[in-house]
Amino acid sequence: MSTSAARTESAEPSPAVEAGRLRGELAYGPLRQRLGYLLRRAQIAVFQDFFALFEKVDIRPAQYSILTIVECNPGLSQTRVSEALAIKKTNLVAMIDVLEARGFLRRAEAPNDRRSYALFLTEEGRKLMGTLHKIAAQHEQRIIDRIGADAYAQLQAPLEALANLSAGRDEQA
Amino acid sequence: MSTSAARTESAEPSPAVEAGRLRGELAYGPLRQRLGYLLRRAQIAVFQDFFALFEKVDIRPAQYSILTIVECNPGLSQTRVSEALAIKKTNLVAMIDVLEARGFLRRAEAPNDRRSYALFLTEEGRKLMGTLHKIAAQHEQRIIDRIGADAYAQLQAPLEALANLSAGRDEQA
DNA sequence: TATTGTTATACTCTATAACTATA
DNA sequence: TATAGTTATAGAGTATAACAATA
Repeated sequence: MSTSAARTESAEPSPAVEAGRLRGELAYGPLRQRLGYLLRRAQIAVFQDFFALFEKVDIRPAQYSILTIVECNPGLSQTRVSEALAIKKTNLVAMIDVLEARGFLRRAEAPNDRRSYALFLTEEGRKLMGTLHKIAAQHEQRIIDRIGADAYAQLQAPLEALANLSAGRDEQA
Repeated sequence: MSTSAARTESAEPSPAVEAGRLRGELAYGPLRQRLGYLLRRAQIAVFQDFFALFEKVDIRPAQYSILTIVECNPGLSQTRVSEALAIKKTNLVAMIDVLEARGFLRRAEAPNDRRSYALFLTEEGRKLMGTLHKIAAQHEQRIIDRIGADAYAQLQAPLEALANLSAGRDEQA
């Protein structure tokens, strides 16, 4: 009732947690098991490794995904890229600007629609992608080495299932 | 050589992908299998559901985590909260301000250190936590219902392993 | 009328430097 | 000297409204 504040219906004070608290550790309550919390922390850790490896080429995750999607689908329009990556087309403009200014891709005229651009990698962009895919593979391997191949393999299917939950819902138009 | 742009060492053009392209679908190259990309999309999907459920109480993920950690560790200082949740203490200030202004927690004097605060939930804050934990459980159950209990169970251990990769490295002081 | 790319804008999150008051 | 909380500030990421050119 008036003890201090820690009591709720669904939070388990649990012997283990109490022991931790006595040793000066923190109690996280239901937090540690929550999927959203786990996903956030896992993503931060993985992105930290990504940043560390891609720092020397000055490429960020979003830039790598844009370049890859254009590499695999030459001539794509900005709107289609924005839909594919769930980036708002309005936010994509500046990102494309940067990649174009750095000489990795170019906005070419679209053959049948004078409103839109057809995006292509430049020669320099294609050369860059060779490097980027190598770094990405290295990044992936480092994760596998650290959490184990079985843990890594176990992640793929459930994460895809989660990702597909919002698959049809974000028409990024 | 001069075909178009899609060829790289690690990207597999693969029959399935080519077939997809012919049907007007997009090729994602190595992207779809990358852990970082999967994590990001999974996290977006899960957070979308979180937002949908917590909208009526106007609570965001970070706010829920702060309130929970204070609930489970009454009297915690801001620095300790920031370390526990990997939020920079400098960014935590405004978040605590909001939660205090909304009447969910209070900055009390720390008994042995006049520089720091001891954080406690208010009566209203404790009442709110009952609601929040119920919504959180509902949120969790919805995810389980949609991806299956086995897929959900499979995620826990590997995600924790990933999260722990940066465990010791972010002293958020 | 609808769509493509665009600008302007705003809000959140994150990150760094520098201050104050205590320790 | 070091630490707790704070301010100011800047950069990403993300969101909406509105516009010109074109379909």
